[in-house]
Amino acid sequence: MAGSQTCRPQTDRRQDGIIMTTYITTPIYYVNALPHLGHAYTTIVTDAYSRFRRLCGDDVRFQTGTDEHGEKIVQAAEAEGVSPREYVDRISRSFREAWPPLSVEPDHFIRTTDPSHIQTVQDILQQVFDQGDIYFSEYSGLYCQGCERFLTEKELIDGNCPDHLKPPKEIAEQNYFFRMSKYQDWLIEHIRKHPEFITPERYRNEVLSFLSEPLEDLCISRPVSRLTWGIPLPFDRNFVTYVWFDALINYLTGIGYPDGPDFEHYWNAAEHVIAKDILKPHAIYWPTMLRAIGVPPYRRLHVHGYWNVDETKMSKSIGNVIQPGNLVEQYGADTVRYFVLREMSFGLDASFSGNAIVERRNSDLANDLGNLFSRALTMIGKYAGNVVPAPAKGLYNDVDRELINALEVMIAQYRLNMNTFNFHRALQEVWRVIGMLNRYIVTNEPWELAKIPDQEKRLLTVLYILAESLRILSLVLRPVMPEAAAKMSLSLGVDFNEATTLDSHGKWGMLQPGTEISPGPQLFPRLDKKKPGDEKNQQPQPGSRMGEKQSGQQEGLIEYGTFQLLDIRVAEVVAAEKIQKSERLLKLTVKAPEERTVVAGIAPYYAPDELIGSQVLMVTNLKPAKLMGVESHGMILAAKEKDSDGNERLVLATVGGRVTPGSKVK
RNA sequence: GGCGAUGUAGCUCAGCUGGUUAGAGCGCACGGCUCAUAUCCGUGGUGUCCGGGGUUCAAGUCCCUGCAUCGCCA
Repeated sequence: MAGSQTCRPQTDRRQDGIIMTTYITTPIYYVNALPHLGHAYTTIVTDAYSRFRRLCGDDVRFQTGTDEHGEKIVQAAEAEGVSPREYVDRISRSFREAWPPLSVEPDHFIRTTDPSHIQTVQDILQQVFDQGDIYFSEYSGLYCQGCERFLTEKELIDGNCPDHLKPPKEIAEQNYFFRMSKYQDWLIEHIRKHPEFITPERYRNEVLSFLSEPLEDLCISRPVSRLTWGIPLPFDRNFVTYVWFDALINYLTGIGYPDGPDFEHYWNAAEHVIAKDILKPHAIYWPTMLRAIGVPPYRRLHVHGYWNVDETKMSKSIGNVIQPGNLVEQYGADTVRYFVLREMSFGLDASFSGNAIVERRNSDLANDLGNLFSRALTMIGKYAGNVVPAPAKGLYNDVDRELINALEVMIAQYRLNMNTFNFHRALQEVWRVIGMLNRYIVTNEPWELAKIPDQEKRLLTVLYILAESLRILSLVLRPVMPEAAAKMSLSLGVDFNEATTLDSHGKWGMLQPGTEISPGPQLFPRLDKKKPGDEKNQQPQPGSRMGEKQSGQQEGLIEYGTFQLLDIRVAEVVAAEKIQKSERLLKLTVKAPEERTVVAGIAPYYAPDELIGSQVLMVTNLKPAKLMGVESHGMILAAKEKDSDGNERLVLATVGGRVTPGSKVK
């Protein structure tokens, strides 16, 4: 079990009669790309948690927004031929508009270009500067003019910038630094004393291990000669603020820091949700910044992992980038929310695929929950005239009591797990009860009871128990699947609203006999699985930056004659096997049109069996080379993609339709 | 290179401080029911618990070592 050690009830915050408060945030998303699955996950988690806290009776403030300054934004805007302002307005809007279709309802959407944010950032910088925690110093490093940024040694390949293939220049630059090191000991102590400060524990350990080494001070500026799209430093107009002092402070400005009426009220209850890539800024920079400002640290930081997209199953139906809008269109908001919350152990990585989401939808939502709901309501219709029947007093037997007890246990476990971000466990608990209810129906056979006149009381009792159990299910499912839960309670004639809480409505026996039931349409119709060959839905990617890259590339052009040197042909795979000692390599036998053997480094992305019969593009006039002992006569072409999370994958290049093997590509 | 995490049924994963025949869900096979969304219920099989060594009366669970994957750091 998630158990008593990690799950601590909110006794530290709760005092009888006092309304608890929750302030929960997503990161502000950088507007250099459109929203994708990773953004959607963070935001869904945050929304589900905020709904859960509301269900607990909390006064909740949920904030998300966009991060809009920096060099990359200027570049992106230039590439589109618009001003940075126009550019960020557009992308920010696409974030803001991405959430409502997912039933995500933030209370506030903040933008770092908001005037009030800019003002407060400057006030804070001035304060920290005045107290001596910001100083001017020289910084030297390897600067790539193509990238317009400093590179680390690690990034270099053979001493060159990996993107521009030129050596970076060693340059020195003067900048302002935040005296972060000054607060290192305090931070270590704070993390040690507050086990919940950074969760899950693995990330807390990671931070502590990082802090065991001396902390460097944080560079917080960029000279205006290099960057103008930023917040000017109030004490030196030759510089603008560099990312973190601008971005992190959104958590304060969004609730009216320093003297807004609600600031302290919410800040004392602050919790942040982030993906692991921005752990360090949130776990180290941010608390030390707050310390310097004189604001107490946030309460909890919740760190989640990445979604690995299962290419082989996914790419064909949806395309490369998984856009929240597409997901909602295909599966509906409830299913997407349920899937991501159920499938990922919070903190760990998980994999996403179209098949997985359809399987969850069909087995968990359609078969288990939807069908349970449908069969129960139908029976109440048939045997009780569409009205919640009255249970016979004293007629609860052992099976009934076991079920009711299980529901109570479920609510407690659900609370504990939702509160500690163990959403998948919370949902497991709920589905254990759903399984019990399906068994309960089979055990009691209401359709048999209905045939025996003197069993009517028992029949009505069984039906009442079902209806009341469903009412409780619809209550606990509200944070996860708002639409479906609302439909459920509506069908049961129950009026849940903003004032409804787990305490007020999560008790057995509150469903009033006599309430009219109105079975609606199916909650979750079953979905068909995508067939492997279904490539019709492939659509151009609106977020693609392909165009920019091409137009920007002046150098490195080749003559047509050079291109002609390549002999690219369509090859049909007739056999494929893994090369034993290698993780990456597959040995393929292809027809082009003569048979030949090629070795391709695609084993992580394609199973040998699925390749047989497929047509790929191959460079046929490459010098043979031996790889892991196998001689390769040609090279298979594939697209190499790196998503914003840094995951790489290969997708085989192919032709649009069936072609005679050996056809030349030109 | 340093530190850490992970490696358990076809798939996704549970297995706390070592203790009888190693678990769940999905998938698969067979059987049952008919209230229900071709749904539900029951039964069933498979696992060298990554490899090797060790500690112990006893190890998936502890120690050492190797391999693989991932993360953080340099």
